[in-house]
Amino acid sequence: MSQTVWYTTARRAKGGGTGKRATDRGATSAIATKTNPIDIAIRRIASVAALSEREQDFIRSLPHTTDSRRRGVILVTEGSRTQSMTFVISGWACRQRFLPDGRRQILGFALPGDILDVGILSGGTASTSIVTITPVELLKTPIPAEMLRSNPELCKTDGSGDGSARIPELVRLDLLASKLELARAQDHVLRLGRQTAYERMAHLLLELHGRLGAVGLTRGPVFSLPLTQEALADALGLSIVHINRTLQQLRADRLVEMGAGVVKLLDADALAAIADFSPNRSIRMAS
Amino acid sequence: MSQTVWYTTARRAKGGGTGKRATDRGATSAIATKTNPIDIAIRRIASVAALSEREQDFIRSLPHTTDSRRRGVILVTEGSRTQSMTFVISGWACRQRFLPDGRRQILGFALPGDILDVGILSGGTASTSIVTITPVELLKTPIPAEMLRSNPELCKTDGSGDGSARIPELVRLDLLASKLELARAQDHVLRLGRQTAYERMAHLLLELHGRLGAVGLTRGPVFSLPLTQEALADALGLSIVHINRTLQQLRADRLVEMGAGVVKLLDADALAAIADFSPNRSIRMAS
DNA sequence: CGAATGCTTGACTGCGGTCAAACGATGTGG
DNA sequence: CCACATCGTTTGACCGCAGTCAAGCATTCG
Repeated sequence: MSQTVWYTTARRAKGGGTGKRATDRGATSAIATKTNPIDIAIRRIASVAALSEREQDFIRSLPHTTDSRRRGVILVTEGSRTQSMTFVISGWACRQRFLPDGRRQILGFALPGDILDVGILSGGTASTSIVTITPVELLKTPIPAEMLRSNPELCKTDGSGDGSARIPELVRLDLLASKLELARAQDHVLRLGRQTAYERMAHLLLELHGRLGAVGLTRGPVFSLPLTQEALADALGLSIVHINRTLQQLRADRLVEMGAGVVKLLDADALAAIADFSPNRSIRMAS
Repeated sequence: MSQTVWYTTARRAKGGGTGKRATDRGATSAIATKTNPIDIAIRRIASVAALSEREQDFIRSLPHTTDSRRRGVILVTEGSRTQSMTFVISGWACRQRFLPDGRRQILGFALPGDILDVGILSGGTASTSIVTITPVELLKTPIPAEMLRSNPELCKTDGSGDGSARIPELVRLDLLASKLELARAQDHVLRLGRQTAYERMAHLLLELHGRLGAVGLTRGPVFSLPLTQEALADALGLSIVHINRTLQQLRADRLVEMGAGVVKLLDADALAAIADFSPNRSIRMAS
């Protein structure tokens, strides 16, 4: 069940609708009742950086295809190259790496609205593998070499904004996503290096709540968390047993409620104080 | 002493030269005897990504000023904005963050050739503070908004390469640096999350050796390491005492020799096996 | 020369890991 | 529809890696 709660929510408009809704869907295009998938990416980015109308339109105008994957599937293999830029539309994935003896570290999570292959426009290879944690819907847009080759005009815009607007939209997007990913990785380093299990867990829950909230996937302090305790352990650098005990402690302290893949933050302020959490540290992009 | 070894080395050509050298310096420009400072940055980047002649020339042609700072000085404050892109020419600095109770985590090191304010072209603020560990020479080049505004042509190039060459050099540089920084942060997460003290230390020493080697600051397996055990502790998420014991263990195992701020890797292969180290994981940029 | 800084060592502690077993929920095939 | 296997969670007992506390050294520097 824990794996499907988010999914049910995400699909509600589609699978669980009333008869009336279904009729609506038939009458207009799917886009009318369901938001354009790419909007979730725009929303995510806009939550952190100022996107001009022009930029939003540009992103919407990108040619793209959607695609879905089961849970437990490898989306990206460390060291591989990609020819397209991929957004997560729904579902969870994680970046991870293994040590030769099997120890796993989850480096971060890819949530709806996130770009999977960050930094791709610089031309390199993937720095981590990415694996789905739940079923996932992806949006791919063919990109760098290809698009730019066929349309060199993409390299210049007449942006009249703050100069950075002159940077081609797609590149700016990649740059933004890279920076966000870096800031999150740095948060993660601090968590693992200098925080206790209790603090780490509080910090991670707040991060996920904030990120999901930015794309409308929370209901107040409640959000679904399709992670096993094993995944939490591998993310926070702890053992499963200790994760279990840490969660019990947080519950006992009346800071969170958890169950069936759903989390409720009972006292976000207290959690933030414990974890020294400040939302989107660093990333005040708008100028 | 440990703080000055690197410095002596870096300055050797300038301060410790013979009378004859001094004459040479007088006769030609400083650039003739001393490599152009910006070349170290080019060398660093080229060690990891293919840079065309055109790109290298572009970087060299950037207007720039040099600047030096003492050790223990703040170069960048978390949350601040910068109008210039800054390269480290010599010396060490570190990205760090504090918890309210004083615990410190070093998120990474900035070595000669590195870009300090990674991701700056995306327009945001600094995600960490940066502090000098030794005296440092910097090279600043006025940038994003400013340059692009005054010279929109920078946004298009006729690059005939792999498409990514069409991306304006400066932006590509920033993108590359961001990706490198991200890959290193991810390495760091794995270290802190799933490796033992012994493994972490081996991994860090190999990383630093590799990065210094890329800019010619090693002599075979030897390099100078101007870090106190306290700094190592804050980087690796350990206590000073444990750092000390871990180093002793590495010495006892005949894997490294250390002293007076100088490190010698006695068995890099064994260290790599212990730490699961692969140089520049992820970053095969050249196509 | 004393003061400061950094390194080293020993004794003790504790956070978090390991091992092991039991329990609940889910799911699959006969 | 139940038997059984699987997966994830929970709990208890014990252990060990790394932290803390404290003191003693070695260098450097004003």
